[in-house]
Amino acid sequence: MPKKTRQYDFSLIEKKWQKRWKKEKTYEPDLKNSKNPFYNLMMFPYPSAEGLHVGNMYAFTGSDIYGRYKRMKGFDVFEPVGLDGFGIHSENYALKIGTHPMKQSEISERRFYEQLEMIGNGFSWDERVETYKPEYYKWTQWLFTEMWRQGLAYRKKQAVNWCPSCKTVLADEQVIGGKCERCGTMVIQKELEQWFFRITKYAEKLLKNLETIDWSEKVKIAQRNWIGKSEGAMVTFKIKNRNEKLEVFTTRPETVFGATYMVLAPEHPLIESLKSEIKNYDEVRKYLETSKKKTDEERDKEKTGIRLEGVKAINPGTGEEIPMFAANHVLSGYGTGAIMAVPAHDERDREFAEIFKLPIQDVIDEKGRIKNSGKFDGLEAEEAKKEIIKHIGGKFHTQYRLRDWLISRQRYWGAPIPMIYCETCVKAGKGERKEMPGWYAVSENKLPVELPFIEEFRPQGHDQSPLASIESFHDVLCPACGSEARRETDVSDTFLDSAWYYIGYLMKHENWKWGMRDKNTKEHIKKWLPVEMYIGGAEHSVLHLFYSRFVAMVLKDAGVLDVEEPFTHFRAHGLLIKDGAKISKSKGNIINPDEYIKEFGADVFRMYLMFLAPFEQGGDFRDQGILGIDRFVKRVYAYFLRFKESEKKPGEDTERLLQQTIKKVGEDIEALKYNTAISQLMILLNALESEEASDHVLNKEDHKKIIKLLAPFAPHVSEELWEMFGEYESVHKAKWPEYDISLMEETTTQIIIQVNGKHRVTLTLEKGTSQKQVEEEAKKNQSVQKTLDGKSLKKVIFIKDKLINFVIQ
RNA sequence: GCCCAGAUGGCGGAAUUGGUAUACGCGCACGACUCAAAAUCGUGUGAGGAAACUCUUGAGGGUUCGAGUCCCUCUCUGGGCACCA
Repeated sequence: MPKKTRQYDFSLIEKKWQKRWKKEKTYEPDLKNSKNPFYNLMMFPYPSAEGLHVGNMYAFTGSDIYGRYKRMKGFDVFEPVGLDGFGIHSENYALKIGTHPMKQSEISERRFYEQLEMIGNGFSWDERVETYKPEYYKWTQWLFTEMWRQGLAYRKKQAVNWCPSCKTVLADEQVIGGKCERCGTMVIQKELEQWFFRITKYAEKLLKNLETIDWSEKVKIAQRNWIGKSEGAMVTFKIKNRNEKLEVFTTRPETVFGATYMVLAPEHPLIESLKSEIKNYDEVRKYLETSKKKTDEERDKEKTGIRLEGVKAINPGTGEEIPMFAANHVLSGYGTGAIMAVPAHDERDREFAEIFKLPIQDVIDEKGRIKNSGKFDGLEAEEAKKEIIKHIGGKFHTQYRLRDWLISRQRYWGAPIPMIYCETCVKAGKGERKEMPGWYAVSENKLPVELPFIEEFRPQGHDQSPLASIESFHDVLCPACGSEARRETDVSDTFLDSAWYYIGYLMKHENWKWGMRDKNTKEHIKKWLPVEMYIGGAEHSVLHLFYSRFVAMVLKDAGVLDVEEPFTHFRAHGLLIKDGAKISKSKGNIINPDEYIKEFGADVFRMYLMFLAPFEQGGDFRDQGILGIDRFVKRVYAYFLRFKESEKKPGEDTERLLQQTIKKVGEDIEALKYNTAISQLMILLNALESEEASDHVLNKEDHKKIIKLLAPFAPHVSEELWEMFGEYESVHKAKWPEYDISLMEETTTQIIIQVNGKHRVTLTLEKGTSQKQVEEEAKKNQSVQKTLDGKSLKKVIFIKDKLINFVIQ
């Protein structure tokens, strides 16, 4: 790390102001009576690693600058923070260092809040929440029971993702490229009964509402792709000599005459029911068994499959008998788990057909018209779609790629799923929901179901949470019949904790006195939601940001929220890079924010992070670069220290530059272009320093404006300067300066003189100079004269106050 | 394979509607201060050329009076999805 270049005592100044802000509750808005609320949210960190990551600080600083700016623009900014401390990530960390998660959470909490204080953000401290506190997870559990009540939580046995290292199931969204989102281990498939949330019910709304919210486009695209809507048709194929049918989903029903074979996923139930018909069943079974064991990656390589000898399907278009196959490239979880294969018009079907030497029937000509399809020949594809579906008795169908959210985890460190299962009720056919006899949700007045302290908290690996071996936890009485019953022992996915934390902050304000449905909570919700600006990482595109939208929609339907979309604006910040790689421990390029803050101060460090590149792009962290900001802050401080009121008048240029700076800094903050806002402040300082030697100087009021412009970026030093300028109320509550257009206007303008589009000279002329005069002036110039000399002038392009271009032969 | 973002000096990056390419900062060089160094301050800094001037925004083509910016083709880098029928 480079060494700082200055002796001004930032540590004293920073501590002084952090203490005073906290004491005076500078950043606590009046949640109840606010007239102009602005909810400025940042993604709360999970305290798993050794401390606050520089990536956290990067994100938080960017969000804080925006919040501070909005506060100065007159909004009551609510900028809360908390800890997302429940879940596998924190538990894995506790396991690694050999501390109990309950103990570790206390240690991490202290450490994180200390660090969060040091970075100098305008946090609303009073409302901080921790997801692992019973008063918080009471409402995580309540949310689960609400899902249950709305018929959105259900249990189902199916092949699910299982991480062998974390020893738990995972949701589809938490499998990144076939690997566990937390530990990077290859995920395998296991057939298990698990709890799911019916997020697919909201698929269309989740998709459609994307058009109504202002989010970083790449996040919207990721969500759109994840939902994966396709329009097509369901088509039924009869099985020859059997009563059975096979339904398939296709996006191209018009090609049904070209379907020359069928393929079933290995898990498809029809294979089992056709068992007696399939002549090579032993062989088939062997194929199914090996393919089920294979991981997705192994399945990837080459197309394999096996013919179901002796069974045939009937093509509903041609009436022809076509062969059937089982193959693992057909996924059981999408559509009906079976396809009609049209090798002439689908690349994958062709590849498979070539391996198995199957016929290829072309049904669309070069002009996109139907052929070889009987009476439909000659129709355009779109029209044929309708006609053919009608003819074969299919029906239009919209299919989504999205699958339900697998919510249970076989781990310890999470919110216990608040459900009870009663065998006695099952026998009697009783239960809260008909389709799930024996299951009861824990009622609100019995929440939270507290997570007990247990010594043996390690994941067990036999498909059950460690809580399954704690009798005192799982032995309960049935809430309906009073017989001995069993509590659910799985915990819920961490992403459920974080899906509603922005409401948690509002509830914490009243110290959890009021429930989610209480009218006092509702008032806060009504006043403060939706979140006006949410800044965070794009890696949460189809995780937290997706789940949160779903949960908000459910809460809207439950009458808790008035809005469907919790975050009207979301901006994804970029990634910090160092030495050409993403910052990570394995790359050995870790940046410890504490060390930099200790050496340079929070103001300098946060300003450097914002200066190195556009915030939404992310940037390249270079140690040496911080010296530039270090010098700048030092020069600012020294300059203001030197300032004395005097009779001197400001220079016109400097006055204009100040107005331009006010305009640019404000606009750049709005656009999150903090790097160019900072450059502009540097340009201004450079000008001010050169003016010191002249007879001109800006007055005190103008200097105060400059302190305000600096305040969002360097909150401590600007507060100190503000006080030095005789102010008592915090600069962060001062009114953002306005710029005066009349002071920005110049009487002269720079006119670019081009010949054939090539820049020759620049002339400074009066604004509004006519084309004729500009031409004359330009022709006086030697360089221009020389190039024009002896050539015939073809054309002159003139743009007033800007440019003249002589086009010559 | 598909989708998204990007490629500009030695480096991080600027550049409104298509109109002075390289703002701001780092680094470097020289100078001042100093016994000296660091820090600080000043000057310079895209390439070639003595200069006039020429060339220069990943490569190639196009549109235009004029292209870093618009269009087409390609290369590379980063990120996401990945047999989704």
